[in-house]
Amino acid sequence: MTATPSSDRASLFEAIPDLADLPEPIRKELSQIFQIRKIGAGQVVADAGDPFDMIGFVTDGILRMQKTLPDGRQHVVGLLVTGDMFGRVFDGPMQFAIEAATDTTLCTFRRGPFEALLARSPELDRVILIHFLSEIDRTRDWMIVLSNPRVRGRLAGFLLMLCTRFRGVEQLFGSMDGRLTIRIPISRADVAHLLGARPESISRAFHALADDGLIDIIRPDLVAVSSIEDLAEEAGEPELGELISDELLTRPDIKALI
Amino acid sequence: MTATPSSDRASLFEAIPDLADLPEPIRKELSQIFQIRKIGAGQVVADAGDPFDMIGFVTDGILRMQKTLPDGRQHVVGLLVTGDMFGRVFDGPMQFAIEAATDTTLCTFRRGPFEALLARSPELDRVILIHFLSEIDRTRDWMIVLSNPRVRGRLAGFLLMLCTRFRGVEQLFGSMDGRLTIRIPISRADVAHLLGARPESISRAFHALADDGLIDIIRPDLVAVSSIEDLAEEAGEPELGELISDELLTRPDIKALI
DNA sequence: ACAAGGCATTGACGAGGCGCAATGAAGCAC
DNA sequence: GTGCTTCATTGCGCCTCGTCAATGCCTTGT
Repeated sequence: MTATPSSDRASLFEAIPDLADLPEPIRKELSQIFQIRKIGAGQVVADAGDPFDMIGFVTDGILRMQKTLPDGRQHVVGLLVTGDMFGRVFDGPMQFAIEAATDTTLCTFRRGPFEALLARSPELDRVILIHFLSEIDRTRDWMIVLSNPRVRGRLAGFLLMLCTRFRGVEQLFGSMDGRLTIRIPISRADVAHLLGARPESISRAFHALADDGLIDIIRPDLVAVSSIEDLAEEAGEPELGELISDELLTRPDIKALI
Repeated sequence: MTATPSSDRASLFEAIPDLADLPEPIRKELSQIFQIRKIGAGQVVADAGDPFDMIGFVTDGILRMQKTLPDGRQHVVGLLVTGDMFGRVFDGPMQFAIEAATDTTLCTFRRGPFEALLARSPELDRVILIHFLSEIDRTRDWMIVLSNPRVRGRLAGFLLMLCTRFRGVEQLFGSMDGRLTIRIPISRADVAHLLGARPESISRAFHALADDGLIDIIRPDLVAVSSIEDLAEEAGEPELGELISDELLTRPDIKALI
């Protein structure tokens, strides 16, 4: 076990505020047993079915969670961004593969020491528990987006999810000419799989939203949102639009992407 | 706090095997603080946004988790059956409403005492943690079903979910003339919302599957599955069919419904 | 019994999305 | 640079599914 540079230690607690709130002794123990891993875009962190003896936190970058179908295609079931956790504590193997969508920095723990620490620290245990609860809610939010009967509506919901869920993640989110910009961290094909559609339909839906003035497609992976409210309307969640709009457009810390 | 009849106590541990595996002192403490609630079909157990000061386990019956959309429609995001847990520990309000789909028996704990017990018992804590992990995986499985581009495929996946997920729940599952029968615990409209389609499309998809000989529609809420493998094929998960088929058809304890 | 309401089903029609194929556009190896 | 690969986009035919409407069944209340 090599010594952990203090800069790396800081990055863990910066990236995961919940952990930063823990008492100092726990933080110290955590920082003694974690390791930093740098992952290049496209690299596989864990395969479905792996015993995968790790617990990981994302400190920078974006990863895909995906299921490999019998015919070899990959099916995205979610994204991991800064602050997210992955891996399994106590029980079985991974159900889904994890692959880096961008260059990524992970903070990993070996399962044994981490579980031992969990057992000693009710505070840490509680943080982890609450984390999983939020994860369940988020996944159900995905379900609601997916259950929109129209591709346009699902895409609008997807963009809104990126706004709310990935708010504050620089790589995904910024502003431009006073409008929000969203970075789409996965390919059209992956969006299509995620939203239950074909890449062609997704492409058409993007341009349909653009033609109607709801978004501007700056690059295939970068869109500017002209009207969050209209987007929310399109997604079938009109109340969400005002919420996001009110909260985000007043934030001073949103920086331009590009 | 009234004394808990021993029959009720037994039902809790019968319904939730994970809890039965706990050490006797914990089981005793649990049984001292829980209450049995009988809920009639259609009754609301909790509304979204409620503080809802309860943790609940389902000992009998089926409940819907649903989100109320601004226009008043209800959107089903999942089902709860015997053995399932609901409610939030430690943090915020309910994100989704819970409503009984059939007459239901719940076993509930007040949040305070339950959390206190959680804090005292790492074993219980671990059971709950693992429970949430499986819940996340199940919700992601729903996502995969929902991301099937065709209504027929989504419906096939839905039926398979009922087979795997609700295996062993008498009310949902049985056999008839040597074939599996599945009870569909929600209306066509609810299935439609859940699967991102219209009730008419769901109805047509049911009868399309029936015309192709994959299922028989005995009643609107009861179907017999002729070929699990074909159903899995239709759902795009051919490997799942053999798994279920092998495991279920050999079980002696599957009883006929109706 | 009768009416009334809810739900499943069926029909007809048209928009929307899939499938295939072709064309651009961008990155990478050499 | 050239060729190659990967990805996004566009066109077009066909099938699916959303939409509106009507029918029938079952349950409930009176």
